[in-house]
Amino acid sequence: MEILARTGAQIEQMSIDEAYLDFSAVFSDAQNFDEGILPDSIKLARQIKENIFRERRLTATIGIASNKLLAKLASDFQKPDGLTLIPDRDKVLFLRPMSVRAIHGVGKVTEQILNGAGIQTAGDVQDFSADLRKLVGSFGATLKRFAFGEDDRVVETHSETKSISSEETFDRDTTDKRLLRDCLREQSMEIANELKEKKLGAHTIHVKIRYSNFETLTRQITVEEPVNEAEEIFRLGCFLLAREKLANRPVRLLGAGVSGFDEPMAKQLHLNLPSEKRAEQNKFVPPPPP
DNA sequence: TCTGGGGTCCTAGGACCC
DNA sequence: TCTGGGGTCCTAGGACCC
Repeated sequence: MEILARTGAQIEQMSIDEAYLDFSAVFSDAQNFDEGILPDSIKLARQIKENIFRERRLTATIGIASNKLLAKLASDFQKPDGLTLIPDRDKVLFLRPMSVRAIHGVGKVTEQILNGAGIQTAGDVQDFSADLRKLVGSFGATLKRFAFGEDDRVVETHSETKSISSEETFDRDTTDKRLLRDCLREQSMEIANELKEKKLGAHTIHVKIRYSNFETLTRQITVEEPVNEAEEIFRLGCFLLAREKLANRPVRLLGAGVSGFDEPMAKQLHLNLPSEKRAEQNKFVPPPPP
């Protein structure tokens, strides 16, 4: 990521080892993608791969195209140590033979649905004249555009956190209340630390339970006042588990999480309230620790 | 494949309000 | 007293991505 940052591109980091780079500002004088940007991007991509290898002894795979969807497909095309580009004029043909599963947003379930309607490839989606929404709901319009290589998703350089969570799968299913409590306490601390790091408070707390048959349940509660203390998250988590006796069967996985973060402005207002008033505002009275 | 962990987004029902 | 329509919020589950 450090090496990528030196390119001056707009960067959206997708995971620990993957990112989208937007060079349109770097190549702002270029007229169109195929003639203007593509040739220079190839030089740049080679340079990046060289730098990564020289400085970290790691190979990298790069896909170059005019949008995220195509760049990702290009990068999947040849791994490891690949460099693939998709000229804009070739995108429709490039996509035609690809399995629908390769299209961003099509997973196992959607693939089955599409296959059931006789749609196997992106080309089949291109040619499908009936209403895709009957098959995949609101994803229909996007799926159609993706199949033609059209994608207007922008490279987001900073996206705000929407949720924070922690979960753990046990070595063996457990009914040990002590173990579960300790686990939840630890997760609450991790979450609280991250909340404080990011200067956030959360209105919604959830717990997640998975049983030995993989059945997975979530329970959540929304509170008036944002929380960021481990003790509070732990207490609400215990409350949710106890309320519906979720831990009365052997548990394989336990998780906790928070969401519904406060707007920075609203948070300041809350913090500035006198403490008695704050207590009054809190409709939900947390139960005592178990 | 007998299934880890951290996320985002969508859907659908119900409560509640006007 | 019953009922229409629209909107928001909360909850739960699930598909999908990396």
